[in-house]
Amino acid sequence: MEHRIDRIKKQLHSQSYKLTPQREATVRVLLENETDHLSAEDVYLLVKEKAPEIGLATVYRTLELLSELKVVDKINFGDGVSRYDLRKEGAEHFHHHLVCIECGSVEEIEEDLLGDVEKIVEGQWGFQVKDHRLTFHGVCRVCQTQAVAASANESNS
Amino acid sequence: MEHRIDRIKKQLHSQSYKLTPQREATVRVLLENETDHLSAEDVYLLVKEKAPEIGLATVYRTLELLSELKVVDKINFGDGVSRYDLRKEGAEHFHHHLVCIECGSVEEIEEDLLGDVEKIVEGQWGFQVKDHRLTFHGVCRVCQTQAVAASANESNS
DNA sequence: CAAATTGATGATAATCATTTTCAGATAATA
DNA sequence: TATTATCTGAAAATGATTATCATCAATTTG
Repeated sequence: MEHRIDRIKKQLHSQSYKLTPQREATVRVLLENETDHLSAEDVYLLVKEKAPEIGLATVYRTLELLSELKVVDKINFGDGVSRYDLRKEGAEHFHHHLVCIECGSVEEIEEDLLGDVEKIVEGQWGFQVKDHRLTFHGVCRVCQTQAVAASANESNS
Repeated sequence: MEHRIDRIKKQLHSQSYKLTPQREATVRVLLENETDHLSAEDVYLLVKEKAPEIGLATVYRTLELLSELKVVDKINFGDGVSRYDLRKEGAEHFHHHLVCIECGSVEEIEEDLLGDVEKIVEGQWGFQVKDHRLTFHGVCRVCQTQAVAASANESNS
């Protein structure tokens, strides 16, 4: 963890930004909740526990900055809020989401699903791919079993 | 075009919704601007040309309704606005976007890039895929050639 | 070291997209 | 026709995000 903070610190310095206490606190919250797809509000409330004097605007500014530095991905699942995910190191292209249309859960998968597909896009459309966003919408395992249980109940009644 | 409006009309009726004049005007705008990724505001302004009395709230309500009926896709490119794309018939799973990080242009491609990938997701994660959203971020053909031209200029000076 | 500059912060106000409210229209049904 | 449900426009309300601004801290300059 300290290692990753150090790296982010260097990345900030290289663009003459500083890792202020507020920024560090924000990054720590992101590191401690890596799989949670936090909104700015979420991050704000969590940071406040450790650093109560921080302002919401600072959290927004920090998240925006980290997003520009490609330290976090700013993503959007269609509810009205942006969510911020710390990028896994070296996993820029293996980060996809499974959004359940029943319960709204979001599972994250790390897998190179699109290596070949990107080559096709580059070849066929001459579009130089730097990044992609892939989200599947469907029914998660839990909701599938619940649906089975529900229909079983129905036929009993 | 009339054919597609008829189909949407039937789809609405099957759920006891009506194709009111306002809704029809909205659908026509979407049909006439199929490749444009219009925001609600965009649609509103275009509809107003033909039906000046329409209200913005009605446009939002109509787009939301069409989105629930899967007639349009509500998509999000990360700027603060939702955009609405009429679904091509039978092309539910072949609709992807190439977003240029230089000029912001959005190209649409119709191609079944993910048939196999969906099977992998279903098999490996037990997630029942109903739909997906795939967006590539990178540099479009135009911006690539401009970048080449710019660096040529630089070495001349 | 003191003064001046710069960047960062917190509080608050402003903005902007979207939703909700509500009273009045419109169409469907009994 | 009376009744009911649906739909509408205008305006207000909401909620996320951004801008403003005075202050603070760190850094540079003299």
